[in-house]
Order: sequence, then C-alpha cells, then structure tokens
Amino acid sequence: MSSEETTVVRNTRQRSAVRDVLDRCEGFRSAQDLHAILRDAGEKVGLTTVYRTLQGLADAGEIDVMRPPGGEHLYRRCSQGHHHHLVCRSCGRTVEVEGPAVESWTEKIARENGFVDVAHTLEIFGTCEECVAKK
Amino acid sequence: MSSEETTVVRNTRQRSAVRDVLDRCEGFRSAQDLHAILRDAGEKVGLTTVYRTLQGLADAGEIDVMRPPGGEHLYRRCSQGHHHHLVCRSCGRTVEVEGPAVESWTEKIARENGFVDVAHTLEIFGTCEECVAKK
DNA sequence: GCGCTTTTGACAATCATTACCATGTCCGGG
DNA sequence: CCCGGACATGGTAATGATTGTCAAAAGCGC
Repeated sequence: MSSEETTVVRNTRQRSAVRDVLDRCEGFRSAQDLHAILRDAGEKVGLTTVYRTLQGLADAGEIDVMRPPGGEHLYRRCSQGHHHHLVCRSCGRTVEVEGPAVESWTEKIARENGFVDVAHTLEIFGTCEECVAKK
Repeated sequence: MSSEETTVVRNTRQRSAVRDVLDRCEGFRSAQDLHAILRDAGEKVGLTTVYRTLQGLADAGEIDVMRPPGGEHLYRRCSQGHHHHLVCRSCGRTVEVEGPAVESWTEKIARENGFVDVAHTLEIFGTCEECVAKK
C-alpha cells in the first residue's frame, strides 16, 4: 500500500508575488491587506489564491499566523524556528522573543499531567515606549 | 466630570440559566452549544442573549474564552485569578495550570523591550493519556 | 511542442457573530 | 400594590472573513 501522494509543488507568478510582499512587509498583515497591496502593485492575484498561498506557507512553517481577538488572521514572514511575539497594542510593532524556560516549563507541566505530543501558543501584548511617549 | 455611567445590571431568568448550564458543564462549550443545551432543557433563551450574556461574564472575568484555530469561541466557567489551560486535542479535557515562572518571564521580557501594561495569552495543547491508550 | 497535473480565480456558499428594534421584564418609589 | 422609565430580550437581517466549486489557464517533464 505505498500510495505515495507525490504532490508536486509548482512555482507560479502568484506565489512568488505573495512571498515578495511578505518579505517587504515588516509587521503582521491580513490576507485582505496583502490582496489589496498586490492589486495596487499591479499584480493580478485572486483573493482565493492569496488565502491558499498563505495557508500553504503557514503549513510549511515559512510564515507565522496570529489570531488577534475579534479580528482577521494576521500573517507575517518570520525567522525560522520556534519563537513568540511581543506585540504593541497601539502601533502593532512586533518583537520576536525566545524563551527556553517557557518551552521546558510547558513540556514539564504537560508530562506531569500525562499529556504527550505537546504544542503551545503564547503571545505577549503591551504598549511600547514610543506609544507611551505619544500619549 | 462625574458622568457616572450607572449601568444597573439586572437579574433575569435567562442570565441565571446560562450561568447554571456553565456550572454544570465540565469542559469548554461554544455559544451555540450552550444555546442548544438550554433549548433542550426547556429554557427558552434567544441565541443573541446567550452571546450577550457570555460576553458580559467574560468581561467580568467569571468565565474564560478560548479561540481554537479554525473554530468557534469556546467558553468555560473557571476558577478566579490568572491561569492557563492544558487542553487535550482529542477529547477536549482541560486542566487548569499556573505558572508563576511564566508570568514573571513575560514581565521581564516586556520590560527589557520597553513595553508596559503587559498581558499575555498561553494555551497548551496535547494528547491526554486516555486518548493515547485508545489509539 | 504535448499532455497531464496542478493552480488559478470569479463567484457562491458557509457560518459564527453582531446590529437592529419592537416588545417584554425588572425594580424602586409613591 | 401599582407605575414608569431603564434595562433586557429575541427574532430576523446584516456582516464579513474564510472556504468550496469548477471550468479555464498555466507549469513541468519528456
């Protein structure tokens, strides 16, 4: 039963376009944002394709997804590997942070409760210096 | 400037009903679930009211809200105070956990980056013992 | 270039949540 | 006990992001 699902991934203009935009953008962007940006740049890409591409990239671990309360999904090109985000509530500025201590803590807690195959999500929200100064 | 918004909160049959159901339920439930349960129990409560009540309870800190990837909001009566959840991917069983170390870590990280007024969300997912055994 | 497979994209469908608003209900003062 | 105004309810319509559909349009290996 070697039903090898040899799904060949192809290189298309649209996919590169989405990647490029993500590379150029600093912060998190919604799918609809990216779609609008592409339109403005003259690249004709369908909204459906944007969603599909983003999902693919997310599955491949090339981008990160955030689900802010009461809003759309936000996507961002991120450094490889596991990390978390420190996000400014006001201006959206994002800092990538790592916390080995947290990683091991979640593992420990999970193991203590008999859980295996553990994953976790962690987002930190706050107000950054500049935004405090502006007030 | 004493524009006291004296919003009086009233005690209604519907609100008590929602509370009661939450008390009786163990795990996380969606708003629509709760609505269905109330219907079945003979309590006539509108879906709109269920949503409103849940929002109110969440704002008051009496219940916790979780936003699982790709699904509805889930609500649950929780112990007071700040804590996190260890959730089984398979059966939904939930364990409340506390992590003082994590709390102080997030504070420290945020301060180091000049962020103030810090909050955070943390969910741990895994597969619990029983569900592993069933496989 | 050929053909097969993947991908695209316009549009419709889905589905949880919210807005609206006329009607019902609570509650304190008389 | 009864009234009046404030608050709450709930059916329905609206919203809006995301996903499904499927015929047409590219990629890629040969």
